[in-house]
Amino acid sequence: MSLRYALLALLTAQPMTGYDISKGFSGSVAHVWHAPDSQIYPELNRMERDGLLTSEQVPWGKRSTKKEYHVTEAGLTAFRAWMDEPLDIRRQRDPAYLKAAYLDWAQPEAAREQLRKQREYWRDHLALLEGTRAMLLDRSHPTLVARLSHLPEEQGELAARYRIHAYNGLIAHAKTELAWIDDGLALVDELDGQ
Amino acid sequence: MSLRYALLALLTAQPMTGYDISKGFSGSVAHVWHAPDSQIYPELNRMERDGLLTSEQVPWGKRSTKKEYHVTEAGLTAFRAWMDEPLDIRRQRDPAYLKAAYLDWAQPEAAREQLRKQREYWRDHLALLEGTRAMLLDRSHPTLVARLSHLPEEQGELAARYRIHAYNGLIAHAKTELAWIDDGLALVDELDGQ
DNA sequence: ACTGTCATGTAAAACGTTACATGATTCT
DNA sequence: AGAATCATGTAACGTTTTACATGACAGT
Repeated sequence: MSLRYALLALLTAQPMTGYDISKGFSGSVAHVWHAPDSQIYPELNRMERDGLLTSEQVPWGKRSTKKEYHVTEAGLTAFRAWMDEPLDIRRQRDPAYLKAAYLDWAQPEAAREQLRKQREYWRDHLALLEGTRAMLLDRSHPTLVARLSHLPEEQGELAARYRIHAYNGLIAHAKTELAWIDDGLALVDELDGQ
Repeated sequence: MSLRYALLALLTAQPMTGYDISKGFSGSVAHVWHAPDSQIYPELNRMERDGLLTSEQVPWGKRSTKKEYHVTEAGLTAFRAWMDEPLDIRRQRDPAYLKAAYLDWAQPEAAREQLRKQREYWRDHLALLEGTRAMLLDRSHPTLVARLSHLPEEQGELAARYRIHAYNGLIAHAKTELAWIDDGLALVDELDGQ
């Protein structure tokens, strides 16, 4: 059910089409809540059916149109209610830790290969996160800019500070993962050398 | 599909019943891969059907029996194959980060309350993880003991070292979360004071 | 004319959560 | 006798992934 609120969060910055969302997603909410197109479009339809969004047909090219979604009052209310609701904490379920715990069952070379892949993924991801945080810090991040344009100074400042805080957490997490993966690689080398 | 491998991992230590697993789970694999009973029993049945496990009826009390699952050769092969397979990295999808990013939409007191709850959860969780790591370090952890009893010295050492490594990662992760949550609480106080 | 990107989905399968259901055994 | 724990699931529902499907528009 969080996808719904991720979409609501994004649409409070500005009206968007499903396509805008599924692209713009990459640069912002996707870091926090990834979803493929095939989940986004149907969910937008359900949200409209439930009265959280309205859609407006906007001309696209000469003959065609696209559907731009706007958050309704009911949508805002639902979002605020969700934000005030206690968070349901989900248990850890990460195959990386599961595998790491049983690395004695893998071929050392396969183990190294996997750890290197993970390291690469987290490095790239970290770079993305740091890039996004930089844009938030200098207030050049597109979604934030859209939001600031229709918010009073002080409200905008709040929004920016909390977005940055979230990225601080994501970045700290990525760095912790990277350090742990490096430890894993060193451990494989140590234990394989015997 | 990882639940299957989590169960396989656990059953390589010793034969167990579904109940043993769903309890013993708490003290070991569950930290890495949580699952409720209602998912464990059917999966064990499917794994038996697929030839990864065999089950033995063991007497329980005077009239009753229970089903003890043993890993087959095919099960070991499947587990090793999975361990050598490249890991499919899953994208972040944590409602805590999503909420943190939009904390300007929550009532400050609701925000504080949620952060306190999260802090409590992670503190408890961290204590559990550190307790488990301590048992791994002094080789008193029950599942590890069972495993060491049928493994040559050197193999057992490998197993212990990798289990500990996994817990190091989980503990580092929990500490990072806690530090970030504290930052969040400080931030709410700062921004609410205006 | 062709390629890339904009635009919007459906369908099926896999995975996971929550609630319900039941009975035997062991301990006090 | 009653409570706690051992033991094993089913059913319904919701979420997520993966694969497939289609067509219009814009730039070269």
